[in-house]
Amino acid sequence: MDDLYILRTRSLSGVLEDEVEKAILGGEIAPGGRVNENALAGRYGVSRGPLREALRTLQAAGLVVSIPNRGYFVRRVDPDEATQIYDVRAALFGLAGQTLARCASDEQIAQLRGRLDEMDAAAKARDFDAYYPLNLAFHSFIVEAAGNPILAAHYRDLVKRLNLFRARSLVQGGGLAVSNAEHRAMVEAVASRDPDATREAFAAHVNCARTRLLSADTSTEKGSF
Amino acid sequence: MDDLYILRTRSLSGVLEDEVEKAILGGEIAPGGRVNENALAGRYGVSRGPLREALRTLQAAGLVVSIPNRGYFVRRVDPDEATQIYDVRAALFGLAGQTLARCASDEQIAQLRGRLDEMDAAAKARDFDAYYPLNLAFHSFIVEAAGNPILAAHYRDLVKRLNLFRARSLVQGGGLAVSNAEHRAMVEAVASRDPDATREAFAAHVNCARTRLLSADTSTEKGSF
DNA sequence: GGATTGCAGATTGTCAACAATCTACATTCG
DNA sequence: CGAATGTAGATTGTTGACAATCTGCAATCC
Repeated sequence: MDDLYILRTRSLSGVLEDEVEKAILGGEIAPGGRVNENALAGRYGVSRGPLREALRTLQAAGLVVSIPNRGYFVRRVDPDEATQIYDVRAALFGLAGQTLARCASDEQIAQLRGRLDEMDAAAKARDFDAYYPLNLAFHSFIVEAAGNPILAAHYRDLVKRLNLFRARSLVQGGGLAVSNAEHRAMVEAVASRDPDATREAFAAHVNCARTRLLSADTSTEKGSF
Repeated sequence: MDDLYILRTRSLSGVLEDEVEKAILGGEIAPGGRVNENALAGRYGVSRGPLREALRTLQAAGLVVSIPNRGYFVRRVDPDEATQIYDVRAALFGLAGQTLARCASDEQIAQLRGRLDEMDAAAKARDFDAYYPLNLAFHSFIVEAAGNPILAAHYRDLVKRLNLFRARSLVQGGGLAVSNAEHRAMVEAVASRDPDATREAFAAHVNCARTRLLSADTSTEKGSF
């Protein structure tokens, strides 16, 4: 990307938002962990001002919390909050499905089916490292295709926030084929052009993912693994 | 409130978030209007640093936008964006309704009915100034009673953002009694304990409000008043 | 030996200064 | 006369300094 374009359209604080978010979601600053402004500013080679601005944005997104005079901390998300996030996420994903059932082009539906096939291949090969980014891309495609940027932004924030529940634990251990069967039901619902049925199928997928995730959480609490 | 408590729990930037938001939602800085940092910081008697932090938060909430080297501007919301906001808002309000149908206590339902009665009285008296805050309080009570803070926060942000579409035009001119009849249908749906019917009734209320608002917008464009 | 107090260093919150950028106006050029 | 250039003032983005607060450790007290 072109230096001039970047200088004209980006600020330090904007870039720092992205960088600090990556550090958090990548687990480099763990949930509960302190964000040391001096150290972080030093590491990025900037002053604390733009970093603090970036942290304000991340606070609004629920990734960090500011405690006066003590600094910013990466938030923890407990199972109750995860449940709340999933409820909202299911409603929004359902809305995305409903919208697609009404408005999706035939080409968009064909693209969705193409993505299903890719995920099937990865699932058959039990190639989890291939499946995960395809899964993310599939979800991302859907919320963008719904054509409501506000829906997409809210959804994205929720997904990011869920990362704080257990980094990378959003990776469901519970069977790639099961997950992709749900994806396929979703896409067929879109193709059926039935908004209500599609909303239900989309919400159900999120709710099944929630059940898988939360039961994994419960299991580890009991030390049964 | 107690000075000590405030000093221990609030920061300048936090207070400034509230103040600047009030100035924006109150129409003091109009949609499209420039946020002059120097002037505003001078007015509040603070330095630009905490003000810039506050503006970052307001940007995340969609109330302002930062254009590099030109400053922050209060956002405008056009009818397309208003429609998108309403779609998301209807989905979230529907979720609140669904949750209430499942979980509301008898006392909460009685409180909802009490609020309906108050709004009826204001509607009968054609006392719009009394109805409006009661209406806001009714909605606020509902999303809080649903017991999902994430839902409540997202919903609140959407409502604030709608204020940029037409300040105070969220005030539907289209008949207080009609609006409260919808409210009553919502509350009866909650009392019926049918989650699906309640979700529909809640979403329908938001969608009717949207129709009233957007048709008022269309009418003024045609200069038909 | 546990509780309390004091202190030093680390860190945060805010401020003011400076450089960079933008905008509006005046001047010059073709 | 319109387009291009130059300039001054306003404003923004960032930096570094300073005061306030917190934290951890050592010393003192009961």
